[in-house]
Amino acid sequence: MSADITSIPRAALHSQVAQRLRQMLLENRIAPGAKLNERELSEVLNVSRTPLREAIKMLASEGLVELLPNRGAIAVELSETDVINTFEVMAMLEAQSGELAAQRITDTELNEVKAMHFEMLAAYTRRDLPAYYRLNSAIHGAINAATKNPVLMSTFNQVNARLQALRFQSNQNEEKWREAVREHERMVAALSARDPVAMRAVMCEHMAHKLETVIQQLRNADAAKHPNKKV
Amino acid sequence: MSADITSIPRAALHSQVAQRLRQMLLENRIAPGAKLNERELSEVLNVSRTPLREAIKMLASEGLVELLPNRGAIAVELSETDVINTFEVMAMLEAQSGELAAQRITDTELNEVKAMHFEMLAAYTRRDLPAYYRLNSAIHGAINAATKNPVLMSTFNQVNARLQALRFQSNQNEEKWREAVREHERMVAALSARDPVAMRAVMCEHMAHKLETVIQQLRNADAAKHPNKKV
DNA sequence: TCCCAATTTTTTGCATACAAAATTCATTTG
DNA sequence: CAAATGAATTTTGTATGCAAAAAATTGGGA
Repeated sequence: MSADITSIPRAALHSQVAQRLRQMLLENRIAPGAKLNERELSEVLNVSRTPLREAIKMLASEGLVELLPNRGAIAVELSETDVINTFEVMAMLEAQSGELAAQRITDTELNEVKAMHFEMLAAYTRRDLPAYYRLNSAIHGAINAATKNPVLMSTFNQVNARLQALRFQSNQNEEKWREAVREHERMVAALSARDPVAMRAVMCEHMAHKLETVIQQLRNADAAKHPNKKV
Repeated sequence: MSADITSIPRAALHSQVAQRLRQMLLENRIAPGAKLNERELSEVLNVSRTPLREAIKMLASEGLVELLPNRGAIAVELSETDVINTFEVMAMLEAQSGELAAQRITDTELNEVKAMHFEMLAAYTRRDLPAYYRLNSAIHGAINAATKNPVLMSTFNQVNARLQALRFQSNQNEEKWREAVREHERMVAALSARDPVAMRAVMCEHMAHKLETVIQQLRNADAAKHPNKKV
């Protein structure tokens, strides 16, 4: 066989566009609340408006953009209440995911989680935030995969996607960071012990703390935007 | 004012089409596994292929159809494993929803649930299955709404949508039906008592029983389709 | 008869064209 | 000068056209 040119027929244009738009939203290259101008985006992405519009419709169903009748689409902007509500669902999914993972994780999967955990400790020690986020996300993904429930995984990913954009603007607080790492230690321990109850408990705590952190960041960002408040 | 012609500007075509397709899938007018022929559907629905394709992309993101590259879309066909996995997620969402509802439901909302519950008892007494389903669904929706968490509601609805098509082919088993009604009694009691723990417990049981029922139906339907098994 | 290849037909995927709605901008008027 | 009005422009929404891929059909051979 020659190269992979034939074996990988390159995904359909609308899928590629959807993926690129997701990335742009995640990286805040399209700001929350910003309008998605079809002509503009079709020029940037070098596609016609047809596959672009199909991609936008997909993102709308994923909850990443909001459709305004006859006025196109805007990137979703999460209010504090939205964030709290989303976390409430995420916490439930993480808790259940952790509980099931503790029951179903294989030795191979557990080992990989442990390995990634050490890599994450390295990133933490170096205060390498991007690497830390990447590994953190990979670990949570691996725990999810260990549930062997694709529906749970896809639901998780879909809800999580809405929150990802928040992380990009986040500067971790040292104390919270240390706390998060400690919780991850406990997760690995609970998984190793195959203890679903402990795992659920850790996940709940972890998510509660993460919510605190995110809300704090949100308020700081908001305060920075509106400096007309009393000191 | 005249009619609602002006006040309701009639949703965009792609939204209407998406809604009609959802209905067709729900009612099994498009069978699981069946191909969605674009030309054919655009003639039936009297729209061009453009809004139709946009609607199909939305349904794909909702998990109701599956996109096959260069081969269009097919209605999702749930294997027994898929059903079990979906129920695992649904049970978690229902449990959490019930727990939160017990904490947050207002007196007005509770009253409406009670009223619908009595209507459902009427439908049960008459063995009016369609009315029973409609009220059952409305009650679960009201419980969900009582959580005051739109993210939970939309996540719930999205996962639930995939299962709705299964119900249409279902002939309720008398014993299971009685059991379901008893569980609904307990839900109303738990909600009235504002008892989140009891509510969670009932919901978990309820979902477990519902899964049993659906699996049984699935197997019966399968057996009917493949009569080449040994007696 | 069955299987396989080549051609025709259908279907999907993307680009473009056109109509309707919304936005912008200039002009007018109070 | 501000507000309002109306034309010009932009933008969205839908239909249509065209190319490429997949499916169906036909014809030929073993």
